[in-house]
Amino acid sequence: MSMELRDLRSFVTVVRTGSFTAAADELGYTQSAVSQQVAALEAELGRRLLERRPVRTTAAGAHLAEHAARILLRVDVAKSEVGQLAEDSAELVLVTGPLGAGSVLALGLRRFRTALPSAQLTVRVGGRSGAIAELASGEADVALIDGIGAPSTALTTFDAGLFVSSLVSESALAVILPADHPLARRRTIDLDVMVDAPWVEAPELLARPQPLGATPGGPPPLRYEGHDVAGLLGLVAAGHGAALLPARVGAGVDGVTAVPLGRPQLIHRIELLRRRRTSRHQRLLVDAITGR
Amino acid sequence: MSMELRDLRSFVTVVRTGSFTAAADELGYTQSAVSQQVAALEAELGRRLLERRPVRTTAAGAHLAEHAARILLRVDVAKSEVGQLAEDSAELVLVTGPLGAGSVLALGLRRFRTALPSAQLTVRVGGRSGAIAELASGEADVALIDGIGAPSTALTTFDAGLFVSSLVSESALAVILPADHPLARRRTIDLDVMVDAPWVEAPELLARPQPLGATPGGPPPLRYEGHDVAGLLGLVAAGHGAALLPARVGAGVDGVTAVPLGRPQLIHRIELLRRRRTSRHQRLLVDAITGR
DNA sequence: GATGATTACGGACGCCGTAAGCATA
DNA sequence: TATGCTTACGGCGTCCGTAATCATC
Repeated sequence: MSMELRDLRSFVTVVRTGSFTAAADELGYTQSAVSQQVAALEAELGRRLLERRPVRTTAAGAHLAEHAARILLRVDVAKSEVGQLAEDSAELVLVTGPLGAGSVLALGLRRFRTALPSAQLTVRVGGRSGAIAELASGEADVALIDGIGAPSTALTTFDAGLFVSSLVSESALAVILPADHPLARRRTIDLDVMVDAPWVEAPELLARPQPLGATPGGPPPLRYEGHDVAGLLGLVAAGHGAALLPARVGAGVDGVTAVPLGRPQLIHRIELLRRRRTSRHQRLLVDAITGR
Repeated sequence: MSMELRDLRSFVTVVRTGSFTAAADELGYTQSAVSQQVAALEAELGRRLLERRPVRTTAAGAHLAEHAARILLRVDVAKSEVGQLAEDSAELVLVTGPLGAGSVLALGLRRFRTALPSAQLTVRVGGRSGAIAELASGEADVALIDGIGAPSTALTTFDAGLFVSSLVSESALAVILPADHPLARRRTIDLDVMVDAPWVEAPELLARPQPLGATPGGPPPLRYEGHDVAGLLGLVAAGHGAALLPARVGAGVDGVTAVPLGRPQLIHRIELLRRRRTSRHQRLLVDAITGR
């Protein structure tokens, strides 16, 4: 009758997938089992956590989901940390989002491979949330995560002591427009002039910064769920809306123009995340990528 | 066969109490059950977590205990937060350590009682770790915690988003000596001149700062487990060793002298801790104590 | 009406208690 | 030798799956 991790795991999976059935499939349960687990949570807390059909969190459920996600993340870290204690494997895995895999990484990797040619390194490119989960569970040794933020401000504050992050790079952002867009000739563009303009969202590529909140009233932005920059740039060129990306990835591409962002002063930031307890090989990799 | 909170709770209790039997009593299990729970953890992780007779953590166990304690703390916070959502009780509980209950608190409480005479306020004085647990579980609304640290540096970094802390006061520290001690006439005392001198530890009263590490070789310091300042001062007056306390509590007491601390520059800091989600009454109490 | 969550019910497994075993102070 | 952790074993409770029910798109 007490709250257990099993129930929390099912609950957050339901919240994430938006479906009892999908959560059950993912976790290897039946729909019925997940339903009972969520019901048990609701019974214990004395509050409804989810609205059904469609499945959405209540206020209480949203708070619980937030806590539960952090709890489960730490459980994964604890497991992998205890499991890998005193190991120092030379097989390293680095996970990164699509935008982390650029020149910065290449330089760091060259340094690492020169310093430790015997180590076997795998670079895996995936989504952002998956990268953090892999880092937590020990499937990956380090993760490059990126996002938009104010200069010199860390991207995310994780639970104290869960991960250590180091700055890899901060680079300028640009508003990506069709080449024939009326604003394409500007030297810089402030976000507020774009407030009513259509955007193309690409959450798998780069999380939308807070200032670009959902535009109430206007048409919902187009969602692009691909992991590649080229596809997004194609949509921009075709006139489906503007995009906000690091200036370098939009420069010199046919059909689009990258206009440097004016105000607010936001930058694209790449951070290297690692677990608190690290092996010698892991530290060497981190040092190589961050440049000592 | 999967890791569950029940096992983690038993494990951390064993670690804290140093005994399977004590943990079982505290949790309402039999010794046998706790033994099986810990064994299950060890089996799943594939590592020995505890040495027995005497009970001590292995390296892996120490790491797990650290993670587990944070996990369980967040579980308590999640429960109480979800349970108290949208409630705005006028019955407030403030927990504080012995050193937080002084003049600073009195002033803030007067402000609060003037502003909200109808609210029922309880001030509970207890130990430091207990205060945090009560805050997490919702038994307390706010907690005053104190400790020794560098000026303008927060005392403890909790998991992101678990608690919010506000500075209540920073005050000078003094080395408390018997009145007839050779150093009692000094204007200030640096800690390094005391390195070989005997100390009286009072962990329930004030955690020992890092610079006062265990003096290897020398006699172990006397441990005073009382919660009152007077008892500690009595021991100091009787010549059992020196103590480090806020200057004001040692001033003007018979038999002892409070000599201001020179180097390193450390201060006594009091912070007000509250959960992330707070009710209106809770916020009013926080505002009153911190002085808006 | 189909998809999908809930409820009913039965079986199997897991968890904990009792009791015996064993190691260490 | 006594205290305290571990292991053996059995019963009870819990948890999940099957299947029927209910609700919503």
